[in-house]
Amino acid sequence: MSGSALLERLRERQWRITPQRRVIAQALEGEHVHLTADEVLGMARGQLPEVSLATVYNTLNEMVAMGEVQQVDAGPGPTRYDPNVQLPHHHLVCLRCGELRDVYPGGQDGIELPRSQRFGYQVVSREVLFQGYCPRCRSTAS
Amino acid sequence: MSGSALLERLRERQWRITPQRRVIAQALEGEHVHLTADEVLGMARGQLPEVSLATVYNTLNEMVAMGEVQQVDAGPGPTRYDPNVQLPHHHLVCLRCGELRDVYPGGQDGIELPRSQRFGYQVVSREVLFQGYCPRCRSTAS
DNA sequence: GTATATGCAAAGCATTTGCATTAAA
DNA sequence: TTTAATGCAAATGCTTTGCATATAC
Repeated sequence: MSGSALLERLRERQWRITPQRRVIAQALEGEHVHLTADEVLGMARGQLPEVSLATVYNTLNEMVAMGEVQQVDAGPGPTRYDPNVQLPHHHLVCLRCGELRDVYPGGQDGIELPRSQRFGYQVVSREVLFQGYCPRCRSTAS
Repeated sequence: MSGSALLERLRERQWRITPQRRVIAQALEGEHVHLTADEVLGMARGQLPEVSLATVYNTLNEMVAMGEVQQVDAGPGPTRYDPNVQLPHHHLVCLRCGELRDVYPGGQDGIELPRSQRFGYQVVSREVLFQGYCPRCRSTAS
């Protein structure tokens, strides 16, 4: 793992770095990170109390538009943000508690849509979401 | 294709059939149907003007809970509802206009998560979403 | 007859937006 | 200095909920 991969990448893009953007990017550092906007706000405020939720949303949306962060909608509840865009991966979500994990497909990293099923679309990405029950939820009374 | 597959299935489940539920189920009949709650409301009102949006939502949620309708969240905008739960399939969405299609994976119908990547989860389903640009949007000035 | 569905209107969340202020480059 | 980001608060859009009334079985 690298010290500050996301922030580095943003710098390389000549992105204007403000204190707010820095703490937001730092909140997203790491692996298996899937925070909601509110959670990002909480972490960012730990470093910089005056950050606003609007700025968190604006910033996350820009990072998504740049392709540096991936938006993950896995069922009900707020969108989560995943900074792990370097390594292609899929997601595994618990239908009961919502816990979300990155998973790495075995072998050839996944599905290709046959030309006959593309209907003239130019396919640019794909998302795979596995749904199930995590160990904790499997063992807990329903 | 069958005349009224969804409604039949609901009857078989001993589901209480009201005029509202009937017209809502009828709105969802067919293939390549991916309506939003509002669109379902519009169609249902064509047959029964006094249907309410709350009932549409309640009814769709129940159908989803029964597994007779699949909820599809493909990007921004309202959730869409897909009655095609008999044949396993994936979705292909246009990132510009939102058009959504059913696609059928070739060969072995898709991805299996290797045990080493299941992390103790009991996997019950998976969703695959291909994203791209439809023919119309590809040829239109951005 | 009784349990359940409906409609309405209000509430709930997540997210976006307008605009005056502030700060980065 | 100039262009762009911020914070606030209000607005938006989708979805859910409470409750009195109506209805399927």
